Amino acid sequence: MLNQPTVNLALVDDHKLFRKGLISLIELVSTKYHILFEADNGVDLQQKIDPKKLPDIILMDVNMPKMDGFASVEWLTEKYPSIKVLVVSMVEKEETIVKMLKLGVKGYLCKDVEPKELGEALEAVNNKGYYYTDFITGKLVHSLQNGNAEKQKELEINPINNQEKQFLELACSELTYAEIADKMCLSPKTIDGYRNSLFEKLKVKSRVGLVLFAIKNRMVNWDYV
Amino acid sequence: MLNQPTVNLALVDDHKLFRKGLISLIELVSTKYHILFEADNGVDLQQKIDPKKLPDIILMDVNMPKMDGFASVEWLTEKYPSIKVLVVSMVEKEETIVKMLKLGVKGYLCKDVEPKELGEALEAVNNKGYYYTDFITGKLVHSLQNGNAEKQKELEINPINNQEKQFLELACSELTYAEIADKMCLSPKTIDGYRNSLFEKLKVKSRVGLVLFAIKNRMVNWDYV
DNA sequence: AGTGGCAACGGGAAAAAGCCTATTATTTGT
DNA sequence: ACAAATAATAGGCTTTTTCCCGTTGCCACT
Repeated sequence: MLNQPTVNLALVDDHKLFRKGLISLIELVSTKYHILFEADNGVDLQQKIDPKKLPDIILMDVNMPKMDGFASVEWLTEKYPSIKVLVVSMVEKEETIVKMLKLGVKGYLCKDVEPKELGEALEAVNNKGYYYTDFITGKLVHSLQNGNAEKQKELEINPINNQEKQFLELACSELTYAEIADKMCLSPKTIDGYRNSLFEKLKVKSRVGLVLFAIKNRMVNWDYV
Repeated sequence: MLNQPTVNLALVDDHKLFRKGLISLIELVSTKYHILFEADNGVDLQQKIDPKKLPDIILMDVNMPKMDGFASVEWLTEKYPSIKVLVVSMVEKEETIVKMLKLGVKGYLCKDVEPKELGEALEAVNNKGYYYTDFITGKLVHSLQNGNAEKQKELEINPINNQEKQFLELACSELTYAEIADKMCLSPKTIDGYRNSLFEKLKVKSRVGLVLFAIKNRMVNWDYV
């Protein structure tokens, strides 16, 4: 029997039951994988990661409290670019997938794939360095064709600032703009300005548009979950 | 060694990877559990359930496409009241838990519990018929104290009808009421009426309130996932 | 035939949202 | 120190939303 090298993994997902299940499945797939550590979210990951013993591959969720998948991957590529990230998420939205790919993840799996595919993905990422299925390529191509790139570009040039962010959160409530102005200790006219600039940046036409954007991008933290 | 009786389980969850992981964990906990079948959602459950060989316990997710946990449990208690339902969900919202308990589920687990607790819950539901942790009782008591019961009662007396539902969906967009009226081939004044009656029923004060309600209650089907 | 409920519609008005075009501080770069 | 950029603010105006009250036509019940 060949003595194959161990592949060190880390899991970042806020649901322990899912993590444990995943580990159990990975153990069934092959004995060469070793789970270095698990983390609940990005902050937890930052605390648990050991520079002297880095994982080869990180299985990463997208939606997590405190620090989500996007921020975590951004931090990882900045700090430990050698680590390969494989996203395992329930989100199948094109926007999310494209965003993650742009951040440089090595693969994207949906939580409804067969355990077998998880094994193949790990294998591929480990050997080839990436695992991109037709599913992902399809989403990517579609995204390019339908160019939602403009909104993204607009946001890259003109990112929403903290004030606007705070306003956006308050806009996702039944408060009137006057009341929001009050809460933020600003003139209603300033709020007017925030609204208009956000309309521009987010390419929306109404307050409902703001709310929908905020929710789609998980910028509201009502106990969603 | 005692020959313990087999406990038949069924799993209803839209994420195959989670299901498989769960099965793997259950097998580790005890050999007495046997997985009769898995289903992706309520509709799938209705197709796969066999009246001649019913499961003892069903592990049920809440948010699923086509037919969610609420509808599934409702259908189950109507059709097969003897089956005990144990909810396993990532949702920790009081509203959801209370709603599920009202529907008569035998237990509610969050997806971030230890695998050990899953075993205990299965054990408890199987033997005692229920598994209610302090976490759940706490939510329940809090709900009673803060009486969100009124909105619920209002909705039970005055359920939202199909027209209002359709309007509500359209209201979750950047269309103006005039445009919605157009789409629904009705006078703007009728739309006015729908809005007002929904304001009343849902206890909201603005269009944003409508949107938030619709989203919280998963009444919008933008590719959420 | 009369009564009551109800969904669809209309008039009218106040409040809020949305849209311009400026003006005034406050930073910021050089 | 000075020009440029940016944040906060204002005036004034249109459109949309929100609200209150009244009317009409339809259906069911007795």
